[in-house]
Amino acid sequence: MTLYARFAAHLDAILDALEAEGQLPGGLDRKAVAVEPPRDASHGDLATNAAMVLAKRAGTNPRALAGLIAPKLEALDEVSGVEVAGPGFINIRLVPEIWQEELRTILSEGEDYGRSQLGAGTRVNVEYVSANPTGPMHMGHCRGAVVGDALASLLEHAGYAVTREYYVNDAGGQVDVLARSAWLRYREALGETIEIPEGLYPGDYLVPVGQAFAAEFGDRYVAAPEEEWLALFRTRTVAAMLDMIRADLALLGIHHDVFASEAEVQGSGAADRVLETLREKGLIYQGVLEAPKGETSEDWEPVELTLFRSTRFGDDQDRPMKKSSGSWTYFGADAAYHLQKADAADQLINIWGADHAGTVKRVQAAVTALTDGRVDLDVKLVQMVRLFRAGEPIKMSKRAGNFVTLADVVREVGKDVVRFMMLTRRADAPLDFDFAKVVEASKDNPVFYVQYAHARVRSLHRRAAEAGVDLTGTPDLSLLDDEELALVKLAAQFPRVVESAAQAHEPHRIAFYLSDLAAALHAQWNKGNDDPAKRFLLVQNEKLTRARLELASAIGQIVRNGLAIMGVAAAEEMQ
RNA sequence: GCGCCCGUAGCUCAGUUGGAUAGAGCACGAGCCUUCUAAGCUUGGGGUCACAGGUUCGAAUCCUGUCGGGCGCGCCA
Repeated sequence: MTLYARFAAHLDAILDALEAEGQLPGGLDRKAVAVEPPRDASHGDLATNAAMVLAKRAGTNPRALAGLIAPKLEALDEVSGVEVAGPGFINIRLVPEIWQEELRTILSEGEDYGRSQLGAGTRVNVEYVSANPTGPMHMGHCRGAVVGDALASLLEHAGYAVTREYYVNDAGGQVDVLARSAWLRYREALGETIEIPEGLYPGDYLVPVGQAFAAEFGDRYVAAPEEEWLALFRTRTVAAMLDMIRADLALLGIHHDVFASEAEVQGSGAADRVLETLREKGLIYQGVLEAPKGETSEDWEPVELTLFRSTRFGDDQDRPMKKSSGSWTYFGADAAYHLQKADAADQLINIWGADHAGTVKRVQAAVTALTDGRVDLDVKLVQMVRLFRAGEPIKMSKRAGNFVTLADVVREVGKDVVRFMMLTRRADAPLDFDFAKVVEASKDNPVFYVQYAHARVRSLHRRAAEAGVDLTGTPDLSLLDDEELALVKLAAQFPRVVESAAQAHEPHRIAFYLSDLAAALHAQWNKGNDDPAKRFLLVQNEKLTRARLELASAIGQIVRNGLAIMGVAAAEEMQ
């Protein structure tokens, strides 16, 4: 039980007592009552809004009600002071022993500190990356990959049962294009001089695929009509691309539990069943959509399509499930795919590029319709990464094939830097990534600053060992002063940060929190420059050193736990 | 034309799901630091939270409208 939960319980008991005494009417809704650390540390350790929330319904005013609650809080052993402030906040100060105890808890729970049962085993499916299997991963995919993976890990820490999933778009026209591109490389491998026409994939990552085909098939398909080789080449090439993508993802430490195939969804009859289910619910009809507004396209012709009434669920227009050719639209298969996921989960989360924002509502509509509202789908939209090299933007052109691959970036700056940087902005805000800045050893670089904090703790312990500090016996944490306990208070917020980040589906909050914590540690450390008595390592005062080593260990532990959620390894020392 | 996302310090961005005097880093100003514990430290100025209404004890946060930016807008994926 966290400190905050414990005080929420204390407060609940106090409110019960006030009811019993007849000072407060019974049955008040306490849902909005919160016990939280105040923003401003000068307001104390904990604050509650109880008096403000309940006053009106209790027929009194906030400050009067606060005056009833405060003395009962003050009577608690753990509380050193209570004051009513502002419009009716009740600020609580805790005795130092509480924070000494919390420090011990951090150290004893170790890597489990910050884990929570918030999710209570709720099954969450996080679908992320899902890049088309037509080439290597590039930086455009990278951010979604990291955000999705960190979110999955965050949810696990918060007690959810998480499935990491990748949807393979192996059914559309572009995988045919891929197969044709590979076929050209196959002919090339057999000695032909080829030219890659506009519209096919020019990347030389298909060269080895063509060579493998040449080795396996000889010249069997060189002169054969497309029907004879297309399906074969498609399957094989997609498999090769997926191997490549998996290898790229592994460079970032990302491993999915499930790779779901769009072609399989279509071939299994799942899409047909979904269509029938929706039809039974009266959500399918044959109809003609209106021409798009705004830009007039000349080739638009009214065509009757099989439409899903997504407008019933807030979409702007109904959406086609099937093409006029009779094959499934991407959405048609996607609806079936989402039902497949929903069958094994209580919540769905998709990580998508922001350019897919327009398709969110139709898929949410399908999930709501197909699960009768049982399953919630949250779509996190991830904005672009703008690449720079020492301030100069790097231009990428997909058509020319000169995009920056994920593997290149990881090779240059390392997995940990990439992962951390991808989480230094809210997902839906654009992010600048400068190759020079992200490896800079300075305070301006959050990766460095956080890693440095951890390395500093490690270094401190190495120095302490070298100095022969006696580490036996129980450290006396009562030697820590208010400044030092302030560090513990910040560290103690970690479990709350994990829970709120998990609930908001926002892993970047961990990165921001760690930056704050690192800054606080560095600030405390720097005090030792002006005042040697404040240094962590004081050979002439072993007892105090011992207590401070415990403090440093605890901060290091929190940094490590936070980085673990982000999938970043903590540095033992800086190079 | 419509929908979604966004608009917070000169710049880049946070803001604990509606809390108190809106924060951090850069940049700018002023001191300190010639090594004590590894990449400097301390401190100051800087704001109509795009704008206008509304909801309530209380709004950067929720609702409505306006302005501005990004993305998208029949069968692509």
